[in-house]
Amino acid sequence: MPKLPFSFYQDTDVNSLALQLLGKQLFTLIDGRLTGGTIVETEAYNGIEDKASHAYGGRLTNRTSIMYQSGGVSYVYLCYGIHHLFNVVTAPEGIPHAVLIRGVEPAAGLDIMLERRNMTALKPNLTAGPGALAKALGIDKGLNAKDLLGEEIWIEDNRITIAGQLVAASPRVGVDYAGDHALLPWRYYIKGNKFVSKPNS
DNA sequence: GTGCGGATGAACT
DNA sequence: GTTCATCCGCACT
Repeated sequence: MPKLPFSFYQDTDVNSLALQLLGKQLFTLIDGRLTGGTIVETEAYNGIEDKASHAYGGRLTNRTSIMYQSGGVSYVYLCYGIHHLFNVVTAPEGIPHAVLIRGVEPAAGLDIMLERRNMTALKPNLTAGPGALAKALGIDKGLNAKDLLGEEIWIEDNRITIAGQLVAASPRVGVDYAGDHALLPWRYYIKGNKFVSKPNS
């Protein structure tokens, strides 16, 4: 399947892109080992206007600078000192929008993902949740700021569009610190999919 | 230089 | 439901 083109990532509507990323396929190729899966859960982070975003208020630091790049690159950071979280940077240069990938359904390299997670059998928690899927796919800070049209981490267009009635929207997870913005329904997931991290109905 | 707390997950009670 | 692992980005002194 072809990689999603640069143009895909330039949309300034980050919620639209978070929806469009559902059903697409995320892959990594690390040390010759291919792993990947279908994106089933995302969250939109709307740049400088979004209190839950690292770039809220136009904050520009060494860490967040990647968010201001043209869409189509990775933003990986360490959360709670333990978990790496993977985001897709979107929108043209200067607009720090990003989509957090929160769940994928395994599609390639299952044995490798099990090994990375110290698991022996496929269970939903292999790749349900942003920290879990990053570990399964071998994503860490070494994959920060990578071109998503490159050879280490990329997203393929499988020509599948998830019908609107199969998608649910809900408030984002773990962003209580964002006050009123914590209530915005900017988390999207495929209803009923086992690899969605939390409530799904 | 110091201190706080986080876009989580797993193991407990 | 609660606890805790475990790091560093970031704001402030």
